[in-house]
Amino acid sequence: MTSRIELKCREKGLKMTEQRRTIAAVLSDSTDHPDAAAVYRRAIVLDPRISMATVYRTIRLFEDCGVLEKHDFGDGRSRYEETSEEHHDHLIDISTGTVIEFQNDEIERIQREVARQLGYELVDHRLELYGSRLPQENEDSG
Amino acid sequence: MTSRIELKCREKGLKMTEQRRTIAAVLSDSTDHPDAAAVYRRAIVLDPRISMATVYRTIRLFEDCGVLEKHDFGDGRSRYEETSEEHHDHLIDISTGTVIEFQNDEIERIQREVARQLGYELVDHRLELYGSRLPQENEDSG
DNA sequence: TTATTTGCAAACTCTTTGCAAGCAA
DNA sequence: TTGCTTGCAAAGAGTTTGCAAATAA
Repeated sequence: MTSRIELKCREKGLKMTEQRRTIAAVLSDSTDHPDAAAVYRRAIVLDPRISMATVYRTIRLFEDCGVLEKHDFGDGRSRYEETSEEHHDHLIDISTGTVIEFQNDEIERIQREVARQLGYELVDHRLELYGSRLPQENEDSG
Repeated sequence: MTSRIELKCREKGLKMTEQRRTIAAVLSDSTDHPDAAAVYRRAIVLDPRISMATVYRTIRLFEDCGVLEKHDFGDGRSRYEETSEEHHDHLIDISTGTVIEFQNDEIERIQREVARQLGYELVDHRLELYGSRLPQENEDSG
């Protein structure tokens, strides 16, 4: 019953309360990119004692110690996902809001290059593609 | 005394009040990416009658008719810039907040390609690079 | 004239915080 | 035990909105 995120937190020496364990579990089990309200909704199912304030405080804590990443897909609230080994960017389906993750080394490379040409070292970036589903074709499914 | 944005608005048949003309002028003259509060501050210098509510309503109006673009650089408030012919992306200096605009056709191309491979038509995208200034070198200045 | 637009203040959404009570180590 | 964490409710930031007065066309 120890979630992936809980393990990472323990490794970092964080004090683990029941609330934190629950929120860690919710986030470890999420395959989407929930906002704070969604995390709260999922958490109170497991433990009704949890408050919204604790969700926000815990999310911030997890973010600060690097086990959680914050994203902003432009709808006014922040969304979160467990930090993964592999960097990836996001494609958002504009009609359903579905978020698809992808990787592209070439884009990463050109970004660094562009930054350097402008006299900067690339520290971070944010790439989001917004798209609408194409009619079915012979594409790699997945 | 007719700003670029005012002209575009007239072409689109918008009713032009003094407040709208003033806000249009402020935005046409801005070379940075002001948030609503900054637009308000600059506007009341030209016409103290303008209210924050009108700034927000006008910004929204301009956005809806396509003469203004909204950006979110992750600091909690929206920033705006006049819509330009040429698409560009942004590099944000993480120590000063300075925003540098750039274009890169290769990135644009790969983005469309990535989207298509995932079964989507690219409708929009958002690319922001966050960087820190490199020590001076022999770079193209500008 | 008349449908739109404005200023004001109140409301709203998302997020943060002060404080006393509760709990992990 | 004791300092960190929690729940609650109130406060904050940024943005939107209802309403009566003002105004562009």
